[in-house]
Amino acid sequence: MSTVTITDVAKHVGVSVATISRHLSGFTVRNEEKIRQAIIDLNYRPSAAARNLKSGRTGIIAIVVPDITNPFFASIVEGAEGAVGDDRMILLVNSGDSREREEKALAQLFGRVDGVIMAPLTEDEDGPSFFSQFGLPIVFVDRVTQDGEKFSSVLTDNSRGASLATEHLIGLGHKKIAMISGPLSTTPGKKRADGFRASLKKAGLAAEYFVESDFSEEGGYAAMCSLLERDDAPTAVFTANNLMTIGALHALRDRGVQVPEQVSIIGFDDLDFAELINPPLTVIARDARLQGSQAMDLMIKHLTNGASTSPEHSMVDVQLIERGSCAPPREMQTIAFNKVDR
Amino acid sequence: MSTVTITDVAKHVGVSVATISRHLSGFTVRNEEKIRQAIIDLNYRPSAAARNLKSGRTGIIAIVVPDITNPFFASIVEGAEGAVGDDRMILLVNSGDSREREEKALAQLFGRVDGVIMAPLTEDEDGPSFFSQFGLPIVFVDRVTQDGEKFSSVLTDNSRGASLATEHLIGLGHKKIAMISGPLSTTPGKKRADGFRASLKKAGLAAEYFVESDFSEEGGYAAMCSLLERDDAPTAVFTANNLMTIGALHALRDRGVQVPEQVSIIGFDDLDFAELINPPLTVIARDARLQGSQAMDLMIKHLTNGASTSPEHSMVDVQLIERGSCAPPREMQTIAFNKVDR
DNA sequence: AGGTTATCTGCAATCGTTATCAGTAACGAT
DNA sequence: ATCGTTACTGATAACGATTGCAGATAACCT
Repeated sequence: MSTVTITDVAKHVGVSVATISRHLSGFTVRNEEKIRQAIIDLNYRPSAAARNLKSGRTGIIAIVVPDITNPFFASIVEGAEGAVGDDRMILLVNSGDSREREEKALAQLFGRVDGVIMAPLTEDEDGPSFFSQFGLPIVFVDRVTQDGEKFSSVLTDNSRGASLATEHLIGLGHKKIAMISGPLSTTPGKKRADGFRASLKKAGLAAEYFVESDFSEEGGYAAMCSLLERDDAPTAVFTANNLMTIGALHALRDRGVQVPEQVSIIGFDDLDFAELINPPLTVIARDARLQGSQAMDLMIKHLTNGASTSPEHSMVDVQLIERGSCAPPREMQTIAFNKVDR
Repeated sequence: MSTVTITDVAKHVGVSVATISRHLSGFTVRNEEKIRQAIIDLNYRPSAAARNLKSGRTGIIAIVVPDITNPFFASIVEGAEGAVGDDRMILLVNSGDSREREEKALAQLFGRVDGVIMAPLTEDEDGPSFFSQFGLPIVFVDRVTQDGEKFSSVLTDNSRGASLATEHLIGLGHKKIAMISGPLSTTPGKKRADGFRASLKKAGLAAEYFVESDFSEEGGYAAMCSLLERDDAPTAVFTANNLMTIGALHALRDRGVQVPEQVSIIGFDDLDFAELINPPLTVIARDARLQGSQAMDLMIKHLTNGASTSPEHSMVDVQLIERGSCAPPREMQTIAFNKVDR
């Protein structure tokens, strides 16, 4: 079908291709009306490939996330979508959990996109050179950028979020506090674990119930099971991301464990349906959509202002949202019930 | 940085560009080792744009969905991701809810992608010509293709799914059954409403409680509220998609309505956390991931076999998953409780 | 009318790659 | 020595658009 080129249009109208091209770029030319009509008649559509080759730009921005079915990342993408504007599009890449795939994706992306928004799982072990080698503008989401790197980023204070969660549990009187952690090889995994450990230490508690898992629902399920099988099970759990929270809740449900009577649970990252769960889920929340749109804003700013632009870093807030999944530990509950008036 | 072209590599090695190109395409050439080294030394990466221009192919497949934060569509994307293979990538487009944006997206996509997998919201009112005009291979998800069109599709039997849900409620003894419907201007919206109406009619019931909404959580919330405000409120509700189900549940919770004691609810499309909700949610489910991967398989088949391939249609199953959100209506519950042995 | 702008035009080079074509060298068979 | 075959190579013309340049036309002024 449509293998109509600018040359065909030019011939049809009886002018040179240059004229058509100029018309397309918004200059005023003599036969405006005729050209417009010819374009419609022939169903001409400019070749994106040819334009890319000439201009060196594609109008496409890539977003690399570990897992699109994670509502958090879906919201990031949605936020970015909202900020991308009419003249650019989004290329989505699921990187899975491997640095290898991330690397491969970046290589494949080169030349196909003008920039990359990236929520990388793994910290940059190879130093600044790794990401720079592609010569692509990058905006990082949720990743600590190192000195010497020249990439913008939109950060969350992961360690503070973890501390908020941990301190909330400590404040309720828990001593046996578990964490179902993400992989420590990943930045968010590490930071959240750090925050957890720091808060426990500050309170004089040992990080005895620490299980490293993989940010997946299945992982959360297995980790929760292993915690429940202990002789001396924890009375509270902090799960390091939303999918593991769901998994842990499933495990608790399957074992018939009462939440929060027997075990309190608090998760990192909110869920749309957190209020619908029984009991409503207490979480550490941040505005994912905002993070996505800020990342896109930074990217567009960078692209329009040219490579000279210096990197910027923004930080989105984390906050504790108390619902109903955390309560004082069993032995303290009478005390607590005395405090509130019913 | 990297503005290294094949010419630079050729000069560096001392051969012609043709030789480098041949090496890149996998032919055996004389100075293999030298070339390999030069490519690394110069950090050469072939220009995707130039290749696109020459070959007319981009290695990119677009997926157009109405809303990526809808877990159903996220799963479609995930399924497609899994089936896309190493030599192609996915371009994601959020079409929102407007035909206009869909159209615009399709136009923008032309030339940038080799094909489009599309979960369109609106039926094709303009006849077969609309989608064909772009000359792009398209695979439809969840859309009835008309005679004369030559596009493959992966379908769900929406109307049967709606019937399953409705009949389940009827079977429990409900007479006052409501539906919170999607927009009737959309294919899935229409089909599900049809199924609902057909089943009611078959049972001799009038479709008295029918609210048209918009497939969003907010829409579901508002619709549920309007139903509850009626003098003669329904005893059961069928919500036409997962987001509206969540919204309706929020509304019920906010009004303090007991589920399923006062109102039964069944939703179209399953949710990861359906079991965690109180009560566990009864739903009509289908395998979204499978739908996504099948769509991608069809697309790849079409692309590799050439345009000659005749369109194929596959159908994925819908099934009722009973959990706990549906029960007999109030006045019948004693009877029901007598039937089961406790 | 002549001169000076202001506007518009076509030619041709260019972007980086691949396909075609004609050619060279090496080798064994005749 | 000649021929055919095999295995590689380089020059060059595409792919479809944009753009600098110089030339053409029209418009405007004195």
